[in-house]
Amino acid sequence: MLTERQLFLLQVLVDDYILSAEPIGSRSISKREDIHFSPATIRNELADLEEMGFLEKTHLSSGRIPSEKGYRFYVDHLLSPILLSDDEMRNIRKAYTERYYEAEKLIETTAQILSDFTNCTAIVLGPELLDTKLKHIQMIRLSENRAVLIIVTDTGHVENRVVALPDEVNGSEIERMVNILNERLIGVPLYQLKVRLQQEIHAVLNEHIHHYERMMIEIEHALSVNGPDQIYYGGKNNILSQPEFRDINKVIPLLNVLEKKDLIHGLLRSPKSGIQIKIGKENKLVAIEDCSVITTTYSVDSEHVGTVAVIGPKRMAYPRVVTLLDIISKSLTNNLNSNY
Amino acid sequence: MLTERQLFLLQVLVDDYILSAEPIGSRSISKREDIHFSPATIRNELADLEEMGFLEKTHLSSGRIPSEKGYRFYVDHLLSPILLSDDEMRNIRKAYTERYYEAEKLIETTAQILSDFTNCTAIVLGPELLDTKLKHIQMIRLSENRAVLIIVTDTGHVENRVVALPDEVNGSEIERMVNILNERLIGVPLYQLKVRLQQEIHAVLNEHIHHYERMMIEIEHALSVNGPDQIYYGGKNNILSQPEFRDINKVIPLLNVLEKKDLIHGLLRSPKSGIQIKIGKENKLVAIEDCSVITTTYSVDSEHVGTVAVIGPKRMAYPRVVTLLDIISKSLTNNLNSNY
DNA sequence: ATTAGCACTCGTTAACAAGGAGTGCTAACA
DNA sequence: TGTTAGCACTCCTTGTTAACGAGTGCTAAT
Repeated sequence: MLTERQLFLLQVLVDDYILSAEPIGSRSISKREDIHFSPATIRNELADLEEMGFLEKTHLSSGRIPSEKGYRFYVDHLLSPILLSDDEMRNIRKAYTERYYEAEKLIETTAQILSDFTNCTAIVLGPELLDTKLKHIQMIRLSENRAVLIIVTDTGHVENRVVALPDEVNGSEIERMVNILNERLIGVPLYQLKVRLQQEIHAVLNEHIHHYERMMIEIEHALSVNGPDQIYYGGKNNILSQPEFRDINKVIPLLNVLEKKDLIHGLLRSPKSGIQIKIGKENKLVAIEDCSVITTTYSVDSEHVGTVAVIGPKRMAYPRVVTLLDIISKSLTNNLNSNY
Repeated sequence: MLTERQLFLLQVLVDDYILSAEPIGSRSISKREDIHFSPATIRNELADLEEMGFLEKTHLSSGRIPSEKGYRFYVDHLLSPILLSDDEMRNIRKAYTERYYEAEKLIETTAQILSDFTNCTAIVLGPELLDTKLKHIQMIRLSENRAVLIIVTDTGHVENRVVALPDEVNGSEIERMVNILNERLIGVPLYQLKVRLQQEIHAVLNEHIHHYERMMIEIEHALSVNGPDQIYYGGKNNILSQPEFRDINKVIPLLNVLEKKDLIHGLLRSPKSGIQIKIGKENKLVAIEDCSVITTTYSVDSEHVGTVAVIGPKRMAYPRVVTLLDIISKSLTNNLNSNY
C-alpha cells in the first residue's frame, strides 16, 4: 500500500523526530544527502501519509510528528535492529563482570545498566516465586510467645515471618509440628502450599498435636502471604529529563503509577515471551498514555520467570532500546542460570 | 532584641507565607482583625526585620518572605505546637488499628500515614541492625555446591545469602561448622560478628574441620554484608505538588537524592534523639537546599534504633508536621514494643 | 510613635508587529 | 504524469509597548 518512497520518508521522519523531539518539516528532510527530491514533493508525500493516519501536525502549519499508528507501523515494519559499538558492548559486559552473590543484586544491577544505556526507566520484575518449590521450613523461637517462621525455596529464596505462639503450645510440640510440615511439604510448589496445608496437614496434626488450631492460623497466614513479586527499578527519574515531560503535571501521575506495585505488575506481566512493544494508549493506563513500554522475559532453567521492561516517551529510540533489551535480558538469563 | 510586635509580625508573616506560598505585603497583614495598626507601621517593622536578616524580598517592591534565618527563629522561638482535631486523631489511630504481622509492614504503614497527613515526603530508616544480637545461624543446602546461609537476630529479623560450597567440603563438615558457629556466636551483636569470626572461630575451625578456608571466605562475606539498613518511603512524590517545585529542573536533583540510599542515610541518621529540624542550606546537600528536613527517632526497648523523617519545602507547615511527627513516631515506638 | 499620602519599582498581562518555519495549492516543467 | 518553483496563508515565537496592580520607602502631618 505504501510506496517505497513513503516507507523511506516515514522512517526518516520517525528517526529524525526521535532525535530532535521537534516537528519535522519538508525542508529539513530535503536537506539530507540521501534525498534527491524537493521539499514540495516531500510535502505531497507527507500529506498523503498524514491522510493515511501515520502522521500528525501540532498545528495547521507545523511540521509533522508520528501518530501512534505511525509509531506502530514503524515498529512493526521499519525497525532495523542497530549494532552497538564495540565500545558499548564492552561497557555492558564490564558491568556484568562482578560476581554477584545474590540474584537480587544481579537483577538490581541489570535494571541499573538498562536504564543507564537507554536513558529511560528500567523495571525488572523479580522471578515468579509461586513456581518455585519448598525446600525447607524452619521455626526459630525468639521468645516465650514469638517465633520466626522461615521458608526456603529450591532457588535459595528465603521468606520469613514472625508469628505469635499461643500460650498452650509447648516447645516439643512446635518441633514435632515443623517436622511434620517438612515431611509433608518439601517439594511442593509455593502456590499449592495453602491448599495442601488445609487438605492434608490439618488431619495429620490433629492426630499428633494438641491445640494446634491457633498455631495453624498463624502459619497459614505466614505461608499464604508469599507476596507479590519484587520490583526492581533503574533510572526511575531518567524520564524526567525528556522534553515531553517538562510539564510537572504530566510527571506526577506517571511517577505515581511507578510507585504502585500492583499497577506495574498488571502493566508488565505478560504471558508471551519475546520482545513486546506497547505504544501510548495501547497501554491501558491513562497516566502512561504518552509513554511506550517495551518488555521481554528472562528465564531460569528455560522457564520464563520474570519480565524486563523499559518505559520511556513514545518518542523512544526503539531500535536501540530493542537491541539493548534483547542483549541485557539474555545476559541476565545467562548469569542467573550459570550462578544460581 | 525583638519587640513583642516584631515577634508577632514575624510569626504572622511566616504563618501566612506557609499557607499562601506568596510574598506577604503590609496591606494583607493589616487586614487581619487582630492587628490594630496601619500598613505603614507594618512596613516600618518589616523593613527592620528585613534589616536584621529575618525577611527577604523577591524584588525591590515585592512583599516579604522569610529568610532561612527567619525560619530558624520561627522554629526556635515561635513554634506553637498545634492541636490536631479529634477527627484527625481518630484517623491516625484508625490507620494503626490493623495488626501487623511484620515490623516491616508496620514501618511501611507509618511512612505512608506520615506522608498522607503532612503532604510531604516521609522517610523511615529501618531499625539499626548492628545492635541486634545473633539468635541463630543455619545453612540449608540447595544443591551440590550451593547453600543458603540464614541468620536470625533476636528481634526476629532474618538475613540470608546464597553461598557457594567448595567441592572439598562435605555435608557432615558443614553441619559441624554450623554447630560451632552457633555455639560460639549466639548472643553476639551483629557488628561484632566479623571480628569474632576472625579472632576466635578460625582457630576452632582449624582444629575440627579440613579445608575450611574457602568456606570461611564465603561465610565472612555473607556475615559482613549486613547491608545498610532498609529505607522506607511514603509519598515520594508529594513534594512535586508544592508550588516551589513547579520547575522540573528543581525536582530532578531532589528525586535523585531520594534514590541514593547512602545520601539519605547520611542526611537523616542522627546521634541525638528528639525532634530535629534542618532548614534549607543547613542540610549539607545542594540538591535539597530548598527543603527542610524534620527528623526524630523511634525506639525498641528504650534504645533509639531508627529515624523517622519528613522532607518538604522550607515553607513547611512546621507546627503541624512537628506535632504529627511526634505523635506518629511515638505510635510507632509503642506498636513496635508491644508487638515484637 | 503612628499614619496618610505619594512617588517609585517591579512583575504581570494584553495587544500588537515582525520574522520565521512550515503548509497547501497552482501552474509550469521534464 | 510525476516533480518542482512560487506564492499566499497559518501559526508559533519573539520583542516591544502600555497599562495596571501590588507593594515599598520616604516625608510630613498627626
